[in-house]
Amino acid sequence: MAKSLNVVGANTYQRIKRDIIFGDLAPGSKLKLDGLKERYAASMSTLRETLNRLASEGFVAAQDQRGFFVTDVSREDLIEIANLRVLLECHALRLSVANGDTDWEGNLVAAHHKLHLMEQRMQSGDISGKEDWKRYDWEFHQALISACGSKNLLSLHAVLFDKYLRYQMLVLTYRGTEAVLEHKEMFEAALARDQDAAALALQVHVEKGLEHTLQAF
Amino acid sequence: MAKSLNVVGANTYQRIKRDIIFGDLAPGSKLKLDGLKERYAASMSTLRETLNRLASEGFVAAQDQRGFFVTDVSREDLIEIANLRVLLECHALRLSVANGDTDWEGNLVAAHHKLHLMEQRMQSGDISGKEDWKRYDWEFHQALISACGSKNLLSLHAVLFDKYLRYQMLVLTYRGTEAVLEHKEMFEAALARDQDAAALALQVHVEKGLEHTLQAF
DNA sequence: GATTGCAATAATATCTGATATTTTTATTTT
DNA sequence: AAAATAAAAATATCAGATATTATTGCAATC
Repeated sequence: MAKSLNVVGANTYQRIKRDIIFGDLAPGSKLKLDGLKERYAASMSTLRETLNRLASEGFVAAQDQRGFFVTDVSREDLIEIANLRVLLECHALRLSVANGDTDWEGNLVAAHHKLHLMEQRMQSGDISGKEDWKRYDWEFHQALISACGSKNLLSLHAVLFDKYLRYQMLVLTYRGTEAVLEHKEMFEAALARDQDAAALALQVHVEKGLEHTLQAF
Repeated sequence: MAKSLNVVGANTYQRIKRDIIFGDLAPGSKLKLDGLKERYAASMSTLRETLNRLASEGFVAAQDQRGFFVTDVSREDLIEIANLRVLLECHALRLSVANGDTDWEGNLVAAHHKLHLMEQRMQSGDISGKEDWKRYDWEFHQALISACGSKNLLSLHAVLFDKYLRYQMLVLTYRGTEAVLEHKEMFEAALARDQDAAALALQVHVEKGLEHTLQAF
């Protein structure tokens, strides 16, 4: 997981990653050290550390003597990411539903509530808060699986989620009503401790999202 | 995946990772920059890049202003790793068995053959070649799932495999005959294109290995 | 006009060394 | 022995240097 690590390093890490996910750094584009140095006000050493980290996570690709590039996107990659997300997140969800305690429930209720509020705002066409929406969506999905009991699983999932998110941000269209209902379904199934229903709802949710994103790609 | 990237960097990356996996750098031990500088004959910059990468993969832990440590081991972590490996590798195996072509089969036969030769040598108590055995074991498992069609899946699996391997190397006892049979079972089920049987054999293989390793832990 | 060859330029990978800040260790005081 | 403080070590970050490798631009050739 992203540690705070050190002030400058952690900061540039988060900012570059954010810029990749939100498309401010376009897929495939070259990451020139000098350019980044200016843009993020960090030294070359710090930048290279950051880029190595992002390369290891797959947001950046390092080429043998040619520096760093924003990882490219493709339909195949998107499909792989979505499938892996289904595999890991459904698995985690089942475990979480089976093990979650009262705190987990409380946290989940809160997360869903906040997401729901945001969704209502988005439905009225106001796409300005996409960054906030992203955060609430993430927190909701995170809340769902947080009781799975495997740190390793959660950390793998976090990376996948962000990769998937990048594709969503790329096409920049909001799926609206459907997604809202799907979230509600997952939420209710989880609270009812119905593993199968919850996992199924999640699978449908991701797969519908995949279709939608593929279409706009 | 491990790119060749650049000469010095890629080299130190591989050597440090190897030393962690094979226990030459003990779990929890401090990774002092000065020490590493001598040991791996690389500059601080290069080392920090390497350590950041390894931290991102989870072989190293970075603490806020206190440097880097070899990631600690624990029973819980081992169990998590094994479970994730089952989840990912079984999934990949099914896909691979479904999609594998003639080349895949050929490669698999070769990999199994080489592994089997090595296993016979190991069974006579000769543990000296553990590094080679490790490689053949890796190549066999890799060959099994190589036709799964998902680069993302393969690359996640590779990291998990190495983490699991570290625990095996830590306890340093070879499971012998049983594992040989399990490998054979997987191999034959895969060739027979029996997804269920192959996945089951793999699951048993990993879970037996987990028990064995836990016992010796 | 397109292609090859080569020089000029730019960029990368790596190293050394410096500084401010923070940890750790050692020493002294209570 | 515990707390406070001083000294030493280590980290995070930066700037700048060098060798090597890519890229670009232009001339020579076909």
